[in-house]
Amino acid sequence: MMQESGTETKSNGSAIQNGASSANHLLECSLREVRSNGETPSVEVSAADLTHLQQQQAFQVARQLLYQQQQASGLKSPKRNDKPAALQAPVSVAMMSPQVITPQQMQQILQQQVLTPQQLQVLLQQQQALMLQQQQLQEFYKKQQEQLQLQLLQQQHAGKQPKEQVVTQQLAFQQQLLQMQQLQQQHLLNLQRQGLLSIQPGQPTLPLQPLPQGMIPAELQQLWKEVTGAHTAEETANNNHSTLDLSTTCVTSSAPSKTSLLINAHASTNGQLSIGTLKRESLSHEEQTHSHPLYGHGVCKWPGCEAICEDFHSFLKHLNNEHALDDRSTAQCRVQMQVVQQLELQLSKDKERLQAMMTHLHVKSTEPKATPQPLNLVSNVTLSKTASEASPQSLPHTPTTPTTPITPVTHGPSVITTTSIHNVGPIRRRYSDKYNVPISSDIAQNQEFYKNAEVRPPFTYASLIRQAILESPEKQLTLNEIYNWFTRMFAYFRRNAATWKNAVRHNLSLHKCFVRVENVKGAVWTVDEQEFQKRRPQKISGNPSLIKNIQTSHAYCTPLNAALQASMAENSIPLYTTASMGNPTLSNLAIAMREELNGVMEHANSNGSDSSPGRSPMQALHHVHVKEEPLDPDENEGPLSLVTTANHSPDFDPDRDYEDEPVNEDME
DNA sequence: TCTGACGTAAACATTT
DNA sequence: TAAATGTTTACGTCAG
Repeated sequence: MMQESGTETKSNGSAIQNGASSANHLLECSLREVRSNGETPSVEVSAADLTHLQQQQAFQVARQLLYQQQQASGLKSPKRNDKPAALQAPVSVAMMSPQVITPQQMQQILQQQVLTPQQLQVLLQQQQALMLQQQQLQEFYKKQQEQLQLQLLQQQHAGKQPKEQVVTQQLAFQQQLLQMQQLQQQHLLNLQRQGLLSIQPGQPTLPLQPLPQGMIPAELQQLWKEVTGAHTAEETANNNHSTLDLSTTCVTSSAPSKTSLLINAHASTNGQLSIGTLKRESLSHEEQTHSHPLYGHGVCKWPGCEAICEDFHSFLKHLNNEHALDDRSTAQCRVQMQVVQQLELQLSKDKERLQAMMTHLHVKSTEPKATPQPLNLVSNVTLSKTASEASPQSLPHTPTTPTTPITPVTHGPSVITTTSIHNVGPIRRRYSDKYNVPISSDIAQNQEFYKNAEVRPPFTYASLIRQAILESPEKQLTLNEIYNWFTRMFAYFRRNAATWKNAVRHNLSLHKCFVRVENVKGAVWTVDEQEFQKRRPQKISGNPSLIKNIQTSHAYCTPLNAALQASMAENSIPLYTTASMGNPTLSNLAIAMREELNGVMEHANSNGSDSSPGRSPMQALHHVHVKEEPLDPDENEGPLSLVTTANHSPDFDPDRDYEDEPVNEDME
């Protein structure tokens, strides 16, 4: 087999003078070899097959050029037998036994060649033209490969094509291959004419001259790689008597070792695998198994490269060819190192900035915590409370407009802390209405998200039930309607129905705020807002300043948004853009505020309260809040409300629960 | 450590 | 009678 290859090289070199015709001949031989396998030509000719055919032909062309050079060169051409064994061996061995000579050895051999000053001059003069040609050639190759790939896919997907059609398509492939081969060979001839391919006799490997300072043209490297790679292909083909088996090298092409290539090629051949299927599987397999930092989405990610590589094998080839170890690559690597350093520097600066911001806002830093506290407004309340205790003036206590108090929206840890996004399971602490979370606005603004993502809404059952009832036109719902609201509004409640329905019933019965009313169509549930508000100021009522600060810190923010983002992050859900799901935290703050105000007014009106018409919403809120505290005699003492009121700005009462507190509370 | 809110589960009664 | 609805109790977790 190996001897066969050698003799073939000799015969080809002597018999074929014209490169183009030789390429055609080689291609035809290859295809004949395919047909001579005794089997019907497989429909599933993969792109890898074509690629390897191309490589093989490139190798053949190189050898032909070598012999042409040998015959025409005026350089001293010692007899092949006169060459030292070390130099002679690669000639035959490299072509026939790729596992014997490695690319490194090949490069060493290449480096042993001496470039004459004349050749160097020619090189320097024509290098620019060469690069241009190289680009053109590469573009053409890409186009041709794309076309081939396209046709291949079409062929693969046409499962029941008649054989005539298959043959026709294969002929088309051959023609395209010929086209590519001709161009390739033409380019090689150009190189030769330009002195870039000064093939010295006795060194029939591609005479790539190592240029000083890493000036080896990429094309020459590619040619060299192709030659060495084609050895494998040729060897495999020869060993298996089937060029289609070349595709098997593609299957295992991820392995850099040529030996492994061969071994796998043999194994695959023996396995009688369908090439097309193999190809498809290999592609997906490669894409799944080969994760290279420099390869993604079929594109080489080498800085400034972005070359399209159809598969991992192509990428590896491209990587080896285009980004070999030379000065250019080294320089690019240095640049990339600087980029990384700059990014790291920027990151550290931003970290410092974040730390300073959080320090300024008296929020606990992103120090790692043992227990994640994400999506948890309660923990944020705690943080805010601590902060307010430390420095109450650090938080805007008296915002004058709804849009100004954006500053306290820095519940950084909820969003930023990595430890805060691991709470996947049931969330114990929910954003109860007592924490001033505008549930209605949040649900409305994140409606799509809740409907689509199975994220548990960070509200208590009671809050959700209340919201469902309040959203109804008549402020009353049957149990089944409440169920429907849950499932309609939240994807989370579309499963485990028994559990959450039981919880809903439990809450309806447990909380006094939910009143069951006998209706003509059955029992409906309504919300007793007074009772509901009684639940509100619970433990933290003992410290009015805390109440104020806490509610201030939360009156304008929607930690739910942070929770949502955290949930989305932890669930790998694409973050909804502001446009798609809204950003209640910042941009829609005023809207949320307005909504809350409207809700308050609505409650007031519905309950027959006489919120003074001349009073601004803020004043109304303030008024409501002042009157609110005594409404809870169980938990709030009279002086408490006074103190709370005294600490509040007359313009705006930030600790007002806009969502929950009806205005009528102070009208009793 | 205690306490209350909350979630969950379950048993049971009542209604449809 | 079954299912839905409603009530109650118990228990665990969490955070104040």
